[in-house]
Amino acid sequence: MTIYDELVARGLIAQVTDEDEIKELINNGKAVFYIGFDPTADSLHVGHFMALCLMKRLQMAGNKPVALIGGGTAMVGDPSGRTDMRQMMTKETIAHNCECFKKQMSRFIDFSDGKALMVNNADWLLDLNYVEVLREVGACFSVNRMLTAECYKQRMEKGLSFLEFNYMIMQSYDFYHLYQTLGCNMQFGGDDQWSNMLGGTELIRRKLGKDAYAMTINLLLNSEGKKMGKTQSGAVWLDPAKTTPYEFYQYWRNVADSDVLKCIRMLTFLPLEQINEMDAWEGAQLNRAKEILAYELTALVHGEEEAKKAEASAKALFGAGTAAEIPETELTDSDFVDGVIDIGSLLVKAGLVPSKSEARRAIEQGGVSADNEKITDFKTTYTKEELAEGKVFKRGKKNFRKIISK
RNA sequence: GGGGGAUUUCCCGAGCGGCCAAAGGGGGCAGACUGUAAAUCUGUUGUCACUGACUUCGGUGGUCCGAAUCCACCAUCCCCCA
Repeated sequence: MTIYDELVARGLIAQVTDEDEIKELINNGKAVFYIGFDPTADSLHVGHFMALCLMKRLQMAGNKPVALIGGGTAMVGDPSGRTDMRQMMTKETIAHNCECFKKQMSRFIDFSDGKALMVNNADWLLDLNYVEVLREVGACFSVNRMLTAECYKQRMEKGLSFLEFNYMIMQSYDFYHLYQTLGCNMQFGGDDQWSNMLGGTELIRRKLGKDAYAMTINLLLNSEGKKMGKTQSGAVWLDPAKTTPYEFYQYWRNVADSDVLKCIRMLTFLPLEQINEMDAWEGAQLNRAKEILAYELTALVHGEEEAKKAEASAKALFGAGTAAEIPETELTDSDFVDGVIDIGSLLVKAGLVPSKSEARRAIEQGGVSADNEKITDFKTTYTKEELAEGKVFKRGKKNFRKIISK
């Protein structure tokens, strides 16, 4: 099976500019392609992970990936898929984020011996001369055309600043630049990047009279059509300090039935034959599929060892396993008042609830337990000795924390 | 530049000068049911010293016994005209 066919089979490909050409290029390892990542946070998240996987798959097929960090474009902000303007980031934040991205990426992609490259568009965008760009590049864009682009449409109602309007031009310029300097002939990106990417191929055609190609991958949407990788408390990060391996595991362990197979197919590196067998699974059997998904992804992102730990913890807490790794919170003397700590403060301290009021509600509704014994009284207190060995506190079914006093 | 409108709790969106911690919906959380799923039903959803108190309705001042509601100024956004 060719790499292109595999991408199709995994449901990754959304749109392509020229299918035959692209097949020819990537199946034969002749593509030098780039994917852009805007450093909008200090860690990559699940959305980026898809793109990284794609890079990896293509790299394994002999193509050369170029990871572009948008240190320059982040100064502008991509309006695609947003209904409001992005908050402007300071140069310092952007630089910091770029560094974080670099570190994380190098864990997934092999950058040794020039097998892959990493560039930062700040290096060429920041020194551009306004009037020169207008004359050289601006002349190639039609505002009328740009306005009909999907990514601007939803902003036509809420308002679009000139700053953001220029994002497409910046991104197009990137492609043009990479084409000339690195021979980069292809760009990949999320489906929401389609118009920005076409801007680049168009620019290359106009300025150089050459063909370059673009391909978008399907965004990871759940069955309700919402982007996956978001939780109530924000994105699911790849940085273990921001989303622990256990939380990461749980996120995938809890995906909806209707989304499991899609996720396995799009995100994991499991062979397609195996995935196709799972296709027939249904009902409670899907639970097994979720375990596989969660394990595979955690292993990819955090390593086998962390994945095993996360899996063991999950099994211990939800099933009847032995106590395994549970996130712990240590209490010190200052947490005890008159030798005791009340349950409300304890839960807040453990991070199981955001406030004491929440703690009270949770208890009143029967959602809190300590070592599997339901707590019914908000006035319950614990002494230092009682917690010396540690107790596992639970809020709801899925939130655990071991509390131990020093 | 001129004219008009808006700004409410996580989001949308009601809100008469006192009965407003503020309707309703969404979302979240908890409980029941389950498969750590979905659907459904129930409860809950500002904080704390919780039958009470305190802090919230873009910002700052003011009127009033009393303001999310009235006035002034400022800020931001939208619409129409240029």
